[in-house]
Amino acid sequence: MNETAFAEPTGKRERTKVANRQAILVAARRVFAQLGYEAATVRDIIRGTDLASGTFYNYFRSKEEVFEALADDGARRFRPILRHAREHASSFDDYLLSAFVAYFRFIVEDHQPDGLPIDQRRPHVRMDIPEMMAVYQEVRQSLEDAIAHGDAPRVDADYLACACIGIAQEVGSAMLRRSPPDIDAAANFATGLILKGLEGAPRQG
Amino acid sequence: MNETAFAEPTGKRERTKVANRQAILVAARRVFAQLGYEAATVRDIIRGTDLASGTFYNYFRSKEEVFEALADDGARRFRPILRHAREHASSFDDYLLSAFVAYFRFIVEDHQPDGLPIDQRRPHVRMDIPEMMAVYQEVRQSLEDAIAHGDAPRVDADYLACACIGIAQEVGSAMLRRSPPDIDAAANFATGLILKGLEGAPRQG
DNA sequence: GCACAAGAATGACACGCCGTCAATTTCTAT
DNA sequence: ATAGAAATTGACGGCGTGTCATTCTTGTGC
Repeated sequence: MNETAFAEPTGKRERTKVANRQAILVAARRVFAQLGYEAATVRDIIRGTDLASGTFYNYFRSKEEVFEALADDGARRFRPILRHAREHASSFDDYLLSAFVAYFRFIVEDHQPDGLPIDQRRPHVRMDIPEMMAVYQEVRQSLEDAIAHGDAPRVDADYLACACIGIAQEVGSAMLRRSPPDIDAAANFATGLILKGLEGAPRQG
Repeated sequence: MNETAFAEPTGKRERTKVANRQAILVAARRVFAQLGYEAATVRDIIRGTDLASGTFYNYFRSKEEVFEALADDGARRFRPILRHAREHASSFDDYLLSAFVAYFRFIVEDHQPDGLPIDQRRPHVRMDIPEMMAVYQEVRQSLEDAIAHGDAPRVDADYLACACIGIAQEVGSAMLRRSPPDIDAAANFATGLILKGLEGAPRQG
């Protein structure tokens, strides 16, 4: 019966479930972009699909949860990029630069007309989203590794990771306010600030 | 009639208006701290006073607006501290350090049991609040002055201000998660990062 | 003192959104 | 073909919001 031993799109049941969930996510993304998070209602979202209001709650518990799912998807797309940057970087400097470039590219994409509302009401980085937490952990791990290998000085890795994220958020936000946004300039600024900031601090042998 | 030529608390009318507004703000602060912003309702707030539900709307247009008024008050308290730091600093380094210390002290105070809910759902710095915007402008102005006087290298003052704010937010947040929060350690970390980050960049004559 | 106008407080009410649930439809397996 | 499981539907109860006609309070002119 199972044609493909471990594939997922089996019966019609499963297929429509996947399709419906996707439809809700797509509609939600558009509605959030148009109305903003606060003003958007669950009904607005479901009206963008051919489903009934009650059906929404078969897929998500609340408006909050769809938003998190969208943000989660974002973080999930971003993580492999970050990992790739780490594994292919020729140096710590190189890693930092490509990580910042990756993040800034990412938020520029998500800032498109159909993207999530990146405004002052919703912070870019939401540490309460599991996937986002994972991104933070990954950054922190990279920094700890760099410190252990002597590529970076021995500073508080937790604070440093937070500082990187803070810089990424705020400088990224400022970059988006400029037109056109210059990703390389912003990334160079951020990387330079951190790298110089670490110079002179004591290192591991 | 006016004993004090230019004082404000004149008739009973005016006095109760001021008192009611204050009562609402006090109750709101407590309710927000207890329930969090999302869960709190206007009714919860008004129940903390001896006023009727409709009266709330004589003073604020919405829950959002009371919150902003509270945050605004916070920023208004913070600004003179920042200015004092700038005017009394012996050097740029000194200014940065005292500014970070002031900010971290500030959020530690506001994180008390009856303080505003500082969590992941509400960013610390809300750039859409006029007073907060003023704080940002002030930071930026200080940095521009420092650059013009040759105390800081010639970098993008806007990005640098954003980076400072981002670092303050995220490192501050991380500091609050530790117990006990070490304000000086966090401030030293932040200051060191920025100062070293600026070393070596070209300066104004 | 008194009456009257302006201003503020009150709380009942209409509205809109949320999340649930019994009834119904759609799918799957035998 | 049919029974049973799973998903969908939309009407409904509950709740929070913001308004508004009414009532109460304050300030003013006589």
